[in-house]
Amino acid sequence: MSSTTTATTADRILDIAEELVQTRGVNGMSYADIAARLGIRKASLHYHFPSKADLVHALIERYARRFFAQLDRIDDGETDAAARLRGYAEVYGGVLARGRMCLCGMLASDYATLSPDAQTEVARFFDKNTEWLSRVIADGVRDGQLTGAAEPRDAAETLLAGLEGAMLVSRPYQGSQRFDAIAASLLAALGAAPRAGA
Amino acid sequence: MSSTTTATTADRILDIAEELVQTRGVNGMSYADIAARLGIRKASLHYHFPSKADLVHALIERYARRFFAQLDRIDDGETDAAARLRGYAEVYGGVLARGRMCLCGMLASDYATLSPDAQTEVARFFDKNTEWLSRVIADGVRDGQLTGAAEPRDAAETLLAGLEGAMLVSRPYQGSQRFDAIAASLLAALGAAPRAGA
DNA sequence: GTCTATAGGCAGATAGAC
DNA sequence: GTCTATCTGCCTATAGAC
Repeated sequence: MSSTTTATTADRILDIAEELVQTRGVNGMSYADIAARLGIRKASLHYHFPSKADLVHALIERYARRFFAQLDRIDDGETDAAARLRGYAEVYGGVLARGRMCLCGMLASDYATLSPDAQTEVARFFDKNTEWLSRVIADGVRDGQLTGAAEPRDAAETLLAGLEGAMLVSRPYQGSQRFDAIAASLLAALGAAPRAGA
Repeated sequence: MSSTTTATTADRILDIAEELVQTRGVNGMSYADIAARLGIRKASLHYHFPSKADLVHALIERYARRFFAQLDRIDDGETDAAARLRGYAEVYGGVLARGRMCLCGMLASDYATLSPDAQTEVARFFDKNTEWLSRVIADGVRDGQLTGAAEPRDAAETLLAGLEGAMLVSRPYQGSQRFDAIAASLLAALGAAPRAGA
């Protein structure tokens, strides 16, 4: 599936910065943290990302690109609306399972301290999520498979908020039982409930 | 309702720090910010709250005390489970209407950077919320007023996560239409839907 | 591309005068 | 209680050698 090409330094910086932002927030992450973990000097980081704003911008761009690529893959692999919603929830679950918060959820909490550009990019991430979910839910309602009484758009915003909030409130607890239970409830409200054991 | 007693300096520090944490996060708030807004020097703040950990501790303690006092007032004023849940959602809506995130929701995102004590206090805030909601939902189910198919505890965690997430994802947008629509959907899923126009 | 060295500012925190 | 003055450390960022 993926080649064994060695990651570039820029990629490795992004990997570390991403983990730090997802666990500590933008204002809890520093060039010093990254440099220490990567084993190079702070100054060298500025060669790849001159300013912290540049780094955050690259972080959002890469995260969004990969995230929406996953949604494309869900669209390709599944026609069933309920299964696609379950796949969506599993993307979030996978992030939490690695001990992280959604990057853009984290940035939403740091919103007031972001550059105007980054603010726009975070809002756009949520907008595109809502659009994808609205489309899937509308498909399911048309088929008669989903039973949400609400407008697809309201249902989409509710699912997005519920999953972001589930990640947030699950942070103080170990494991993902809490998240899984909430995700199951949210999906059940749309008539997309997973099997009892899953 | 309230006396006109002048607020103490400690209270005014907490007021400003609370707003800063709710809008910028713990790591986006500094003693310098507070001092500038209050019109005193940084050093004077340390007389009231020797360390930042002390300040954060006091912030959580006061916020939780006031928050649960509001829930007590809801219990006193309403016996109707659906109305109590709507009252709960309105508490969150009131916070967002002032342009803020729930203090403990914000601290949940900064969780990894908090002192062990503060971590415990944030977790306890969520636990007590879940207990209150579980109790109200169980009451409503017993009465036959609420129609949640799920366990009261799952429904409680889902509502809590949904409202916290709704505040989070609403931050990039002005106004509270988004939050209100999500809150209405979450309540509707429990059979506690507000009137269409409210 | 990575290094050393350093700038300039802000962080939380303390001592001691008033 | 609030002040001035100061400390130490960390922050982002730059200059210039290698």
